[in-house]
Amino acid sequence: MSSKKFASTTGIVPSWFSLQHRERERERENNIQMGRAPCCDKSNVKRGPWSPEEDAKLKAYIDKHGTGGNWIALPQKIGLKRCGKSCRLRWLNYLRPNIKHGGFSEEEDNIICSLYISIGSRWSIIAAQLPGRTDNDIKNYWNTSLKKKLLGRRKQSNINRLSASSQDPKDTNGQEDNSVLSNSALERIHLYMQLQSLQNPLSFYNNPALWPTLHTLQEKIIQSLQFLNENTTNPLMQHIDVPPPSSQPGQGQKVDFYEPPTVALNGSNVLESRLDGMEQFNAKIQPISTFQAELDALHLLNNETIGFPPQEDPISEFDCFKEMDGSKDNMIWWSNDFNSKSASSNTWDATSVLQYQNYVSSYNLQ
DNA sequence: AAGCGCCCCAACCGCCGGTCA
DNA sequence: ATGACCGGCGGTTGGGGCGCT
Repeated sequence: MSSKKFASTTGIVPSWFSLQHRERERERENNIQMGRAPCCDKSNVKRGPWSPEEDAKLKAYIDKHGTGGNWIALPQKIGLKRCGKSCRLRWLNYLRPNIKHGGFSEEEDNIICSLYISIGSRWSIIAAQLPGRTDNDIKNYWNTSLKKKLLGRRKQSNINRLSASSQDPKDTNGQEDNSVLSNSALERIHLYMQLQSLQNPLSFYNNPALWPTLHTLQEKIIQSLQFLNENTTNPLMQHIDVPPPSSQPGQGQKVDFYEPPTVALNGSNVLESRLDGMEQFNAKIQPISTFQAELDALHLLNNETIGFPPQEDPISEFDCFKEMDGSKDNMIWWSNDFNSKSASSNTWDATSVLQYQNYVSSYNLQ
């Protein structure tokens, strides 16, 4: 069990209890005086790892009385010198019954991967699809293991480089740029591109026969996109001339537009059985336009083409799949599923339509 | 054996949205 | 309508473990 460190640790004063944290705390207290109310009396609560005694106290009380609907008041009731938030976290992530730690299955990997690509780092939503898993666990697992499995170390370094440059809040003119890409979006772009490339040359994206029937609006949008680039017939992977602000026609930079993989969510066998609560799911997630906006921002921010450097063989980049148990078959399951299913269903969901609406409006097509 | 650096993950933080007075 | 309070969330931190040199 991976709780070895903190769960069994007693009496060790962690760093966040000392020096730097005290200074930060003082700063925070100053801020609090300017307005924001504290969630608890920081000077009077214990912080750091939980002792077995504290765990026992908390567990015993909640087993008997429940949380009582008020985490803030709970620690005082049971004589714990802890912040209510800390109690809640300890309970949800560690003490709660039926919590699983570590040992993620391949199926869980697939679900996490699909959902991450589709909705990003909405860990609570992802955790809701994996019984016994906490958002914190999944987040940690993603950040420490799964991401590396999927992206590979080499790719990861590329992403870091790319995100480092794109996250520079000042452009070359020293002007602020608010449309900074999130690491999450970059990771999702890379993940998606890797999976997409595996489909070549007979992929859904390169095979018009597999494209679904479009609504009138969708057709219109596609036509608009094709108008922008007559050399490309695949609406899901456009090469678009993006005119720089106040530029002359024809001076735009050529970029690749990759369709975000939201639709894959609906095509997954595994997910279909698990996403019964999609109403609440959809109600909670932001429209995919966030992701689209980030993609668009990437196009506008970077002169470089999104994707693998031309000198790199895309397939050779997939050493990350060799790290997966079995083969890369393990990871292309969902995209294959999507391809066949979306082709057979002949429909696009509302999100897909929205993506194109956002896309078109973002480029202000006339 | 010792030093170093990377990895893992529990626990923290600030922010945000919902609720209620 | 407004502000306080609270729960929930995603991002970040850093100690300890562990493998490599």
